[in-house]
Amino acid sequence: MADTGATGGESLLFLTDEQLRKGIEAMFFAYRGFTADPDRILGQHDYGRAHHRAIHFVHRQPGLTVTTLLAVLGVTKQSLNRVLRTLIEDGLVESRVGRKDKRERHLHLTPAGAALERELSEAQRVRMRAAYRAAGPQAVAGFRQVLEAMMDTDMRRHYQMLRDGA
Amino acid sequence: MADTGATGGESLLFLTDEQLRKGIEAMFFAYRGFTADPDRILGQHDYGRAHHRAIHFVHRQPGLTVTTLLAVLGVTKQSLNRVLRTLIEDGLVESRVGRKDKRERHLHLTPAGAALERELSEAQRVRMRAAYRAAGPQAVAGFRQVLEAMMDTDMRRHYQMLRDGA
DNA sequence: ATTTTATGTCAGCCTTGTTGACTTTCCAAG
DNA sequence: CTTGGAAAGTCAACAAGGCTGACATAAAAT
Repeated sequence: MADTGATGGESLLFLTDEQLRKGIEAMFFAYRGFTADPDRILGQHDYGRAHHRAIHFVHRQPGLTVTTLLAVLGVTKQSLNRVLRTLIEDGLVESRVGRKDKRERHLHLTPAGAALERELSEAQRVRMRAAYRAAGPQAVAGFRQVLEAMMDTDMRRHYQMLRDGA
Repeated sequence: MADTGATGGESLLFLTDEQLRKGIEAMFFAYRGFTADPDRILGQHDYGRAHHRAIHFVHRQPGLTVTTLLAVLGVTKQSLNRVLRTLIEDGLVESRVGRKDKRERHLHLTPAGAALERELSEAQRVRMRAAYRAAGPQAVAGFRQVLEAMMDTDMRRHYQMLRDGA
């Protein structure tokens, strides 16, 4: 039981290994809840989590290129391509040749893709909304602060870009 | 920018779809950071994330039974067994027949297992500590509140049991 | 004209999840 | 004491979604 190793009045008890451990376990269990609802819906449509991620970011940034999506998702092009191909074949995503640079493919959701996106994100928002409401605005602000500080620098760049409006 | 501090007037601006979306994306990007450091270490040892999870909870609750671990991890017994078997073969985990109920196997880390656990958890703590420090104690409290509210009921039970001391 | 970039594709491999079937051991209730 | 069910383990087969490496094409940039 350490006492307040205070630096400048700040109690540092929240930095004990014990506190950190609780945060680590909270992340583990919460992430499961976070993905549970979309996963159920995806299962019905014969898709997986990877499809969800692609759909999410195409929705968020309509017209983004494959390279950009690759960077945001942090997977290999072969991995993404497998997912993207099925989404295009199934008519959920449209791939348009770039006007300025014809090598680029700009990705958009079709109406069907947008419909699935809404279904997935609404399910996720329902849980998120309940959690936010239960915890309150102050807690939510802290939640976002800690998560942001936890990101890798590259990922934080992408996050902030989307956060502040693409 | 909205004033989020209200408690009596209760500004509900933090529950907008926009705010929820930011939280969702924060979870996605942060979880990647959360697992990045252990993943690197696991790769060197020829293990995966599943091994990490098993090691973590065996460390947390020494002597827990396979059934309990199964419930905490939320995977099938076949899936867990594959991982557990390699850990036992490699001498990181020990499986002891229950004294009271001889059907049960009680799991413990060997010294080698405990060493890997420390390596993994210390890496994870370093990042967590930095994030906590950057965000401050209030933010950390909020972080934990929101995560807890996000869990499925079953998982919250496990979380709280560990949180309050097994 | 040459090099580089963006994209896509084939092939193969690994981890980690799943279902289903079946066995052994052992506790506990009838 | 018998029997039903629980705890654990195993085999087989399959799928999602990561990965590497090699290679091809079109178009931009130098």
